[in-house]
Amino acid sequence: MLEGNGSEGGTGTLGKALALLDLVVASDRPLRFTDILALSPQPRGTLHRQLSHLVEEGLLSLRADLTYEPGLRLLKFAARAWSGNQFRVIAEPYLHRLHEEAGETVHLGVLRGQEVIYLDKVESRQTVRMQSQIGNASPVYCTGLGKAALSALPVEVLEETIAGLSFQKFTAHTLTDGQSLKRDLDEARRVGHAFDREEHEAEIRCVAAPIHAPGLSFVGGISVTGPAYRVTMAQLENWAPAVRRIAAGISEEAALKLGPGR
Amino acid sequence: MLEGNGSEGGTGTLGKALALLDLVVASDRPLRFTDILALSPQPRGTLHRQLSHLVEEGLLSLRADLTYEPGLRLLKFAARAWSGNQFRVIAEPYLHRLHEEAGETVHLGVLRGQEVIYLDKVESRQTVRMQSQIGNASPVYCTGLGKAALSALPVEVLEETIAGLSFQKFTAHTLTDGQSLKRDLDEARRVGHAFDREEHEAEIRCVAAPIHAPGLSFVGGISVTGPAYRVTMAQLENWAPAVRRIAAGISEEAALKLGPGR
DNA sequence: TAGAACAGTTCCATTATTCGGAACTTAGTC
DNA sequence: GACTAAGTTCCGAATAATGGAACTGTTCTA
Repeated sequence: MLEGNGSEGGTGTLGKALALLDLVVASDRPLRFTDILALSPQPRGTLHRQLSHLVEEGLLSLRADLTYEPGLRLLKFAARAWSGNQFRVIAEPYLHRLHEEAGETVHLGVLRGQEVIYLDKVESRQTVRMQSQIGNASPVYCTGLGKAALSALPVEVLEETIAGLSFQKFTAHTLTDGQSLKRDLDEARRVGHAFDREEHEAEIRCVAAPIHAPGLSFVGGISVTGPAYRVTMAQLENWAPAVRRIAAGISEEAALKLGPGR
Repeated sequence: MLEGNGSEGGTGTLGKALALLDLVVASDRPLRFTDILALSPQPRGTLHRQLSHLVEEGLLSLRADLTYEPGLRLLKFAARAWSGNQFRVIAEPYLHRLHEEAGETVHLGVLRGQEVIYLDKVESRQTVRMQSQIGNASPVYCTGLGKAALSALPVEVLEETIAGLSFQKFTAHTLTDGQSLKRDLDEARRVGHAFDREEHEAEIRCVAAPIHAPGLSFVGGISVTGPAYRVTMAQLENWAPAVRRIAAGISEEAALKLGPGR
């Protein structure tokens, strides 16, 4: 489950195709051929053929107004990737247990390069649509989950990861340099959990603990998140032991079932 | 959004890679190199390199026990494909309205080749996990949504689609030949909605209406689904007008916003 | 513990695909 | 109706994929 940072240009035919797919799918507005041409390093002929291939394969879809949109085959792939994910399956009951204890939204995520990918979520009311987060990627340096996961990383990998970060200030509290982040991670490593003090979104706080174990090829985490008016820092401190305990439980079971021996 | 049937072997390098990805991701048990070798037409050297590429790109992930599992990058792609899907966004408020009227689970789906892909779902209680269905593919011939969508297809395309079907008997009520299906579709076309009379799953019934309009490059549908003990056929008949009305509303707005002119 | 069988990986000359500049077609403008 | 821009097609050259065979490591078995 450990993977590269994903930002490399794209080696081989497959890599180029996926880099292009990324470009189109990540855009927030519909792109036409010329728009994509401007964003891509490829010459026209090449780009056109690559797009045709993506459309042929159902990864993109060419609309009547000549804009490209993500294809349905992506959803099909993801549905199976999600429901078949062993780690998620193992963690699921733990997430519910934690949600019962805390009463606020619980997240499960794993570290992938410079990002945290959300794998699952348990919440009480559906104020926000449930799936909205699943599969989403968030920056590591300003989310509780991200920092918890980072705190579990071996030093060399951590240094490399931090060196590759480009910080963006989301709120007044966002950490925007490697030094502050490292200090925060030292603290997280010491106490066993990490906080998000309204660093990613204003009025949103969270406490998270890392999931990792020898023999586990990846690093992840769980978190409890809530709005600042309901969730004080003191409240987060209260939840922290439970979060750590549940994370440890998941780590143990995952290492047992996903580890090298069997 | 209209796409090929997806079952073709895979032309070009990308096609071959995706056919392989399909094979691995679709499997319900973890596959090792040799297992995949047995399932794939490729020779060893080729297969090995292709798998390496998929792993490098994050579409697959090689676990410590040498089995391959779906990669996290698939989830990332899908999250954006889902949240950015214009058709889904347009339909969302309509789904909620229908859910309020009927009180049972509402689905939104589109036809892709021989399958229905579920795009969204609104339900009251989270007895079944929400995302479980999103992105899932179901056969067209035994789901209300599938039959509703088929009923909106032009005759030539319909004939072709039916000709390509391979029927599987899921329950005692599953239609298992083109003739019965066509009769059912004639009826659906006449009344404007289609039923699933426990044809896909025992004790599950549903009523669905097609979403389509001139200028819309795809065909879809919405449905109301419920357990047989709570949802009689008479009840489905009661809901049918509402389902048709909501479907018509989505068709109209989608044609307006997604159609060729702007 | 040797040795056989198997699983996984690497190598490299051959072959097939992709590349990309340029020509071509279509749609929209003045 | 000429002009401009967007989108598409073509084809020799460049590149990447192919797949048989050799290699390495691991697991049975006698």
